Amino acid sequence: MNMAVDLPIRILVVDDHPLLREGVAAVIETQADMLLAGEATDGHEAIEAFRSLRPDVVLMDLQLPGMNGIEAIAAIRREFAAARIVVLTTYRGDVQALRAFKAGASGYLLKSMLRKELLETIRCVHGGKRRIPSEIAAEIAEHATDDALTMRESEVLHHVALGDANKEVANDLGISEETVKAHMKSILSKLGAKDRTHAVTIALRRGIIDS
Amino acid sequence: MNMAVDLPIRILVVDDHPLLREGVAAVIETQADMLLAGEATDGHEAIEAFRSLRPDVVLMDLQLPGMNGIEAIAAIRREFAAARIVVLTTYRGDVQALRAFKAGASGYLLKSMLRKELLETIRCVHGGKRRIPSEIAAEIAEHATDDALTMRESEVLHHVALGDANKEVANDLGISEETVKAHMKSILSKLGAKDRTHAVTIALRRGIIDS
DNA sequence: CCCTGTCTCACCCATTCGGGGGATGACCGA
DNA sequence: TCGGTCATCCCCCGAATGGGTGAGACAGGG
Repeated sequence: MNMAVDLPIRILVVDDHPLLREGVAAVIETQADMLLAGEATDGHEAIEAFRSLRPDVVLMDLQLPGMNGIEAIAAIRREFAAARIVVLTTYRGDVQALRAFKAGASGYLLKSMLRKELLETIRCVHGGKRRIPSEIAAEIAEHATDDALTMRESEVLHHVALGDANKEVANDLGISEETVKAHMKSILSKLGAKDRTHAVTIALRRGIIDS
Repeated sequence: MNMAVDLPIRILVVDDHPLLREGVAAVIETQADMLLAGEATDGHEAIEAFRSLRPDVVLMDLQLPGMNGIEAIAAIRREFAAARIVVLTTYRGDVQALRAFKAGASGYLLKSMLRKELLETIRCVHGGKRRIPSEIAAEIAEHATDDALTMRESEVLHHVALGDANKEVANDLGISEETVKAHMKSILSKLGAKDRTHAVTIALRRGIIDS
């Protein structure tokens, strides 16, 4: 065990908020065993940066302009299966967290967490382990039993959120109104919503559909 | 004019994200004419901190646990009419911005903005001027023509977002169902929404209602 | 003092929604 | 091959919704 010559952990920060990047950088720079390898502001940049920098750990926001953070995680992991990626986001609901792990994330951090947790998570993930805050784990567990919406159901709900009546959704999707109603029944049941409006509120909160 | 002995601008940062606070602090510390006076994580702390520290400029997030950022701004300005407060938030819609200015904010910054703009805004506001990014100004202007929802209408819409039917809203607010329907008509008209569900989507996007 | 906006309430009526049934074919993993 | 899920479609029917129109009370500003 050559603990004596530990190389610093090289970190890539992906976030579209320069101020937050500066904050993370400032925290990282106080640590002897960490090094800011680079920064990126969107998914495409993140992938390119990973290719050229090969960081040990990536801190990735999920709300990115252009390419989604989840897609970026999946893309990086497809190319570099050993990549360690930590999600670093403001609270955006549980579905996002679940998706991030399915895409290959190793950790999940909320921006409201303390620097101590940030550093612990980076070291933990760099060591090959996964790390999930208990709040997030609880939420994932809570909604893992609930059935997730199918692709079609999400699509229907997205149209409904924009004010389309069942008939209009049916036209847009090229299906029967009766089918849309069937989907709606399923959506209301799965989300435990009282009506379509409530369903949209829940879905927006959980990140199932985007504004 | 004693420009020779400029005192540094003392800054109070109010945000519930420690990492962002560190970022702002790191940026401020690079400036010779600025000084981090203190930090607060919610509205109450912000008010107390202002009383004891009397900073020259406050950077205030609007999404705060407990007391709202807008309320905190109003409270501080009630007590210290000369307080210079800059809103520093992620994009949360235009209504928030308008409310912030009405509450007494002197500047509005998005977290996605660059450090250069942060510093310019701090200096500008400290000098007694207002500073509003053109994007924000345009959005405010755009929706200033639209009628804003009244307090009662927002209240109704909030209940509707949670899945309450008109009858339930009526019971909760102690008014007639017919009145709720009248409010709904007004809401749909003002927001240009196709139905109640659309109205909720628009209102959430614009920050008219929360959650 | 009048006018405007807000909040309140009422009635009519066509359309939409949501809950209850049931059914078919396709696909996929056991 | 069997069972499950998904997506599609159909029926009935009571309740909710949204548009139209009207109107009284009350506060505030010009």
